Amino acid sequence: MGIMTTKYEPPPGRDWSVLSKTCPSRSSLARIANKWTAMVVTVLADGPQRFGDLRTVLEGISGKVLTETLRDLERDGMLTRTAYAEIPPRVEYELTPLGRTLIEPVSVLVRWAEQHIPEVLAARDAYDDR
Amino acid sequence: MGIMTTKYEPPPGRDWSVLSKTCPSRSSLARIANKWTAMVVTVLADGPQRFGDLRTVLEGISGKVLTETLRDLERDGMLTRTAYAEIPPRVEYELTPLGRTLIEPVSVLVRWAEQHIPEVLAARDAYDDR
DNA sequence: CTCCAATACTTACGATTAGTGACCAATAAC
DNA sequence: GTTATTGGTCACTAATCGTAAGTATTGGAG
Repeated sequence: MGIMTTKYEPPPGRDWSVLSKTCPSRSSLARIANKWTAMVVTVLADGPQRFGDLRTVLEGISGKVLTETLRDLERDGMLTRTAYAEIPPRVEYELTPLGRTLIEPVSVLVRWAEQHIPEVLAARDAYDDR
Repeated sequence: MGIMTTKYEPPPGRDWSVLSKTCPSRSSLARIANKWTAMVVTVLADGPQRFGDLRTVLEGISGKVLTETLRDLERDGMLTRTAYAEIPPRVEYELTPLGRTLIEPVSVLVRWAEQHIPEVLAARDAYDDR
């Protein structure tokens, strides 16, 4: 356990809520409500992937940002990192059971973004023309 | 219409996907996969709210960031801003029909964050202790 | 032996964004 | 005149994002 063990209980009288500044779910929300996280989970939903493959399929992500995203997701227990002692190195990332429970929430969000392109772009045009 | 009217069609042979660097859904995903956006949508799901009330209930958000978040959501057609010519001023924000379609995706994400607090915190402790 | 390729990172740096605290405008109540 | 109220803006600092270059390892080409 860490030096300071965190209590998992809400303040008396009410449940935890992301609206509460001190609720641990806030940092979780910040982690999962993130475009790269959503994209990584989307790709890993199909099975384990190597670092380089992730980088290729997540068009536009840099190595540094991908590394950081994966590390944070690993820390929060959403994926595992497996390094094989080969040359050149091979590292595989795979969703944990906890990470797999994220597939549905994330896919709902991604589907929304993909399905509402026309409305959003039209709204933007209208706003910018005022 | 804007000076440059955007085409809403995917490249030939494949559908739009958030994984594509040039897909418009990417900017939408970046907008909605955001903690403040998720929290604003959560609160406005219950009906229109004034700026100050939003600021109070979204514990910890600064005025500047709330203004920016609301402006961006307004631009993307997800909410409306109504200013009443009173002293002191009163401004109300309300989800549009498009914005209301976001309630479900966002609430799924928020629920995930609130329900998986113990697993995430335990994973973090374990990771930090290695 | 030297040079290069391959992979998964690091590191240094500049750019972008988030967040803070002070200030403003208008008026009604005191 | 002074104060309180509300929804901002502005200037500034801190944090984060993203880019380009470098590192380590070793098998293979020449």
